[in-house]
Amino acid sequence: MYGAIEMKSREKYKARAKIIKALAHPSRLMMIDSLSEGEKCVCELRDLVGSDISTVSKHLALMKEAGLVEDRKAGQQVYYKLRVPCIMNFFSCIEAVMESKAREQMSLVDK
Amino acid sequence: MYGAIEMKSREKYKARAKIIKALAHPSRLMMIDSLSEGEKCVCELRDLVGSDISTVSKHLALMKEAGLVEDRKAGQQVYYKLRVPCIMNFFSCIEAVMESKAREQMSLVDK
DNA sequence: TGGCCGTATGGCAAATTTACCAACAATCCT
DNA sequence: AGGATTGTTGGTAAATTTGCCATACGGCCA
Repeated sequence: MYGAIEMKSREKYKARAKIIKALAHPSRLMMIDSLSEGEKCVCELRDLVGSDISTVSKHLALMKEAGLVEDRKAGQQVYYKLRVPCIMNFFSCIEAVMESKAREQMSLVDK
Repeated sequence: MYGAIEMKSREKYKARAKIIKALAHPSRLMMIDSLSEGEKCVCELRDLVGSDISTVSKHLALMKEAGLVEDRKAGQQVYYKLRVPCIMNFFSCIEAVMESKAREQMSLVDK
């Protein structure tokens, strides 16, 4: 019985990790930041990150698969938007980590 | 001038991505969850995740380098603890993404 | 209909990540 | 000092991720 619970727990963390991985790339973070302003078409996002459009498309597919974004086709274009706005709360904490790290570096210099 | 700003922005996202990557692994998420209860020694974390201790040590080194955790040596043991508690806020949003995704799946079935 | 435009997908090479084993370092205990 | 315990580091093979090219697909317009 314990094995089953253990397994379940491991699966839970794996599922969480998948979502976090979908955030863990500079281009994808850039796109998410941009999408927080509202939906954008693929070509706009390509201009933003400056990669090949096939690369951008794959980043978006990955985020969609993770549940971070959803898409909507309109004519020849595909628009993407954020699915769960709370994602944006991440960034303030990330900044806090960076500041905390910076202060640590400072204190090492001061010694 | 624009080039410099662009560069800076890219660096910023890269720095953020590094921190998020440090979270993006099932074992590391498991450890962070555990560390939210208080500091733990490496051997406790190894028992938790069930990997070789060298593997666990490397996961911890990576999280330390990212600024997520800090360590403290006491006798033969090394204790790790969370550096920035707000990390725990991540999880509620991650759950929200998972629920949102689940509801989407449901609605597809219903059709 | 034929051709263009905006995206997606298959394929592949390069880069990165991960996990284990071995070897080493530091601390404790006898 | 010698041995046991706890962690870290180097090395390496396997797995995963990334990015581009070429190609395919679907909608629009002449």
